[in-house]
Amino acid sequence: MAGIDDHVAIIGDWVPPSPSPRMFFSMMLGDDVDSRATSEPTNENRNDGLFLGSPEQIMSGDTDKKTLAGDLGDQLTELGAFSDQKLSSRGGLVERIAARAGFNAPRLNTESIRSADLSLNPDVRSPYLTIPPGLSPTTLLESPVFLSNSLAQPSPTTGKFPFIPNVNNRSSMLISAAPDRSKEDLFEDFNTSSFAFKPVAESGSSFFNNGASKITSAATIPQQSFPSIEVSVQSENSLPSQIMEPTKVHPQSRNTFHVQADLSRSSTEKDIPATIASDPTVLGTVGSAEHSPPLDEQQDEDGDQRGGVDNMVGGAPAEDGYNWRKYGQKQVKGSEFPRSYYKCTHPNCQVKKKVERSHEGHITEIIYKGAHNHSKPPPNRRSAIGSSNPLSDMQLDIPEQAGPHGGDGDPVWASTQKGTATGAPDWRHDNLEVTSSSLGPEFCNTSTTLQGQNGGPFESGDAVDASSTFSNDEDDDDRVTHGSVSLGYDGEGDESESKRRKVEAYATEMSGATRAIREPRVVVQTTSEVDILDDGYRWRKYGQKVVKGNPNPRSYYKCTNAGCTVRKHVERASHDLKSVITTYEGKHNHDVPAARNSSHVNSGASGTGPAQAAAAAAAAATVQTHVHRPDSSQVHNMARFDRPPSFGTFNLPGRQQLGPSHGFSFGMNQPGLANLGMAGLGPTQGKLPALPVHPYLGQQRQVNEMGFMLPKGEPKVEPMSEPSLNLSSGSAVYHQIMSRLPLGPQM
DNA sequence: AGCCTTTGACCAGCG
DNA sequence: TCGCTGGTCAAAGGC
Repeated sequence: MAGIDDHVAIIGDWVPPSPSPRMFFSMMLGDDVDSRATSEPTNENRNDGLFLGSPEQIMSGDTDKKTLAGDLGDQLTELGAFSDQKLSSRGGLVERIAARAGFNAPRLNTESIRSADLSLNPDVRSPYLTIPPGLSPTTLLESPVFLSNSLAQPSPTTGKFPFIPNVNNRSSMLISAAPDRSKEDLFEDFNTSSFAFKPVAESGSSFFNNGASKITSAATIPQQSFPSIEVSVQSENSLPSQIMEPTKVHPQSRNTFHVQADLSRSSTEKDIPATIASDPTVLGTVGSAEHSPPLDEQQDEDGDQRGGVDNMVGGAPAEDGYNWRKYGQKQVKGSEFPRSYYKCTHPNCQVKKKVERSHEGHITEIIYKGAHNHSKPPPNRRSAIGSSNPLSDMQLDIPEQAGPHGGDGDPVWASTQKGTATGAPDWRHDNLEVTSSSLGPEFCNTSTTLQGQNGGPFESGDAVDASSTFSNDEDDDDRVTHGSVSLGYDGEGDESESKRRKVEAYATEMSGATRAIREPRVVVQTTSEVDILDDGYRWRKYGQKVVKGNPNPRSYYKCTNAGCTVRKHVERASHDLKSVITTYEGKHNHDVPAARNSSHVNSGASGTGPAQAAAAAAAAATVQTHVHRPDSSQVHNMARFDRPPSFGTFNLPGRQQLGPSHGFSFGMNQPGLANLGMAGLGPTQGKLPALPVHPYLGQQRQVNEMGFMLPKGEPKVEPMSEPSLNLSSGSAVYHQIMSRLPLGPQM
C-alpha cells in the first residue's frame, strides 16, 4: 500500500459513444464531484452519468462534466499514466475508503482496458473502470459516491446481481482492482487485476436484456495481500473482457456458475483468479452502476477486511452469506485439489456447490448447482467465517437469487421455468438453468421476471437485498441515506420506489426469518421394538448425541426427500428401554417413497402378521393422507408458521391397533402449536383423528377429547372418524397430523 | 441440543 | 461385467 495510500489514480479509456469516463469518475471522486455536481443541471443528467445510461446524454459534450473530471480523465486516459499529484488532491474518495475500510485505497485505473477492439463493434459501449487491489471493490462500491448509485444493488462480489428496472444499459463497466503495490508497478499489476466488472452492451434497449447475454464473473483470490476480484459481465455480442489476468472463463458450460481460480501463478503474484461463468439466457446485460454489493454485505466485508486478509479471498469477506453443510469430499480426477460438496442448510433449499480448495485453503473452483429459494440469513445467523464455508472467501454466490418458482430448489424445474434448454442433469446444465433462474429476478427484464413470473415485485431478489440492507442495525441509517441518494438512477420517483422496495424486502426478510423459527413438532413414543424409523419415509442420519437425562444416544435424522425439511430424532426412553421416542419436526411435503409405499401396502394386504399389518396400515394411512391432500401439488415447500408453532398433546391408540407390544403416544410438547394446528382444522378441512389421551410428556394443559392439549380458549376440534385415517402406527399418526396442519401462509 | 465436519463406503453412470 | 469416476451417504466425533 505504501506509496499509493494517498492517491487514487483513474485512467479512463472510454470508447465512443460510451459514456464519458469523466462523468463516471466524477461520481467516483466523491466530494469534489459532489461539490461540482451541484452545478449539474438536473438529476437526470447525474443519473445518466451514474448509470452510464444514455451515451448520447453522456457524450453530449457537457462541458461541465468535462471540467469536473477533465484534467483527471484527459491526462490519465491519453497518457496512460497517473498523475498522483492531481489525484492526491482529490483524496475524498480515498479518505473515505480508508476511513471506512481501514486501509488506504489504491488507485483507480481503467487504463488497461483497450478500446481498439471495442471500436470495432459499434454496439459495444463499454466504459471501464479499474479498481486497483487493496481497494476492495466492495469498499469502493461502498463509497458514498459510488454507493449512491448502487445502494442495494448487489454486485457479483456478493452474488447479488441486482435487478434494476428501467435502467438503460447500453454501456458496460469493468472494474478492475490491481494488486496493491507501488505505483511503479501499477500498470504491471493491473494486468493481474482483480476486480473487473463489465456488463457490456446489449442488443436490446432494455437494461436487462433476455437471452443473448452472458454473465461471466471472475474472481481473483488473493493469497496474501489485498483481495482482487475480477468480475466481468458481458453479453454475447460484446467483446471479450479486457481482463488480462489469467482468468479462466469456462464457456464449456453455459449452465454453470463456474468459479475457477488459477493457482498456477507464483505466490508473489498473490492473486488467484477465479471465474464464474454462466449463461444468463435470462440475465441480460447488467448496468454498470448496479453492481455494487448490498450495504450489509459491504459492511460485512469491511469488517472482514479489517480483520485481515485471511478471511478474504477475492476481496470479499469470508462468507457468501449462506450456510452450507459439507456432505462429502472427493479427490476428483484431473484436479489437483480435493473437491468438497456442500449443500445449503436452509430448509427446503436444494442449492449445492462444489468447491475445490488448494492445500492452502484457497478456493480454486466453485460450481454451483441450484438456486437459493431464500434470502441470505441475517449475518448473525450465518455460519461463522471460517474454513468451513467453502465460498466464504469468494462472495460470488451469484446464483443465490432463485426465482420464486425455484422454491423447491429443483434445477430441472428451474430450467423448465426459464424455458432454457434442458440437457442431461449434470451440474452444468442444472446450473445453467438454476443460474438463470436465480439471477432472473435481478437480471431479467422487470416486467418479465418480477411481475410476469413472480406475480409480485421483488419477491426473492429484493428479499435478499433487503436482508442485507437491514441486517446490520448500526448501518441502517447510512444505508437508508445511501439508498435514497442512490436510487435516482431511474429518474425521479425512484427514491420512493427504492424505499418501497427496501421496505418490502425487509418485510419479506423478516417474514422469512420468522417463518423459519420453528417447525411443528410431534413427539411419538412407542413401547415396542418396532422402530419408528421405518415409517415409510427415508431418512438420513446426520448426527447422534447422548442428551442429558438419557443415557441412550439420540439419533438425528433428516428426511432425504428433496425439498423436505422434516427432521426427527429417535432415542430410547431412559425409563423404558423398550420405548422408542421419536420426535418429528416439520411437515411432510411429499409422498412416501414409492418403493416403500408399495411394499407396505402389499404387506398390509397380505396381512402376514401384526407387525406387517401395522406397517401396512401405517403406510396405507400415510399414502392416503398424502395422496389425498387436495393441495398436495402445492405443498412443495415446508409448511411454516409465522409464529412458533407448538402442539398440544395427544396419544395414539397404538396398543389397540398394533397389538400388546405396540403403544404410541404423541407428545406435542409445544403448547403454542395447538393453535396453529387447530387453526387449520376448520369444518371444511381435514379433521384430526380422535385419539385417546396419553400422558406421555406430562403436559399440563387441558386435553380435549381428541387428546390434543389445547390452550385455554382454543376452539375444540371435533373428533373425526375419517375412514381413511388409520392410526396404526405413530408414523401414520404423524403423517396424518402433519398433513392436516395448515400450510404456511406463504404457501 | 443441534449442527457441523471428516472420511470411508456406497451407488450410479459410463466406457 | 468390470473398472473408473463423480456424487452422495452415513457413522463418528467435534464444535
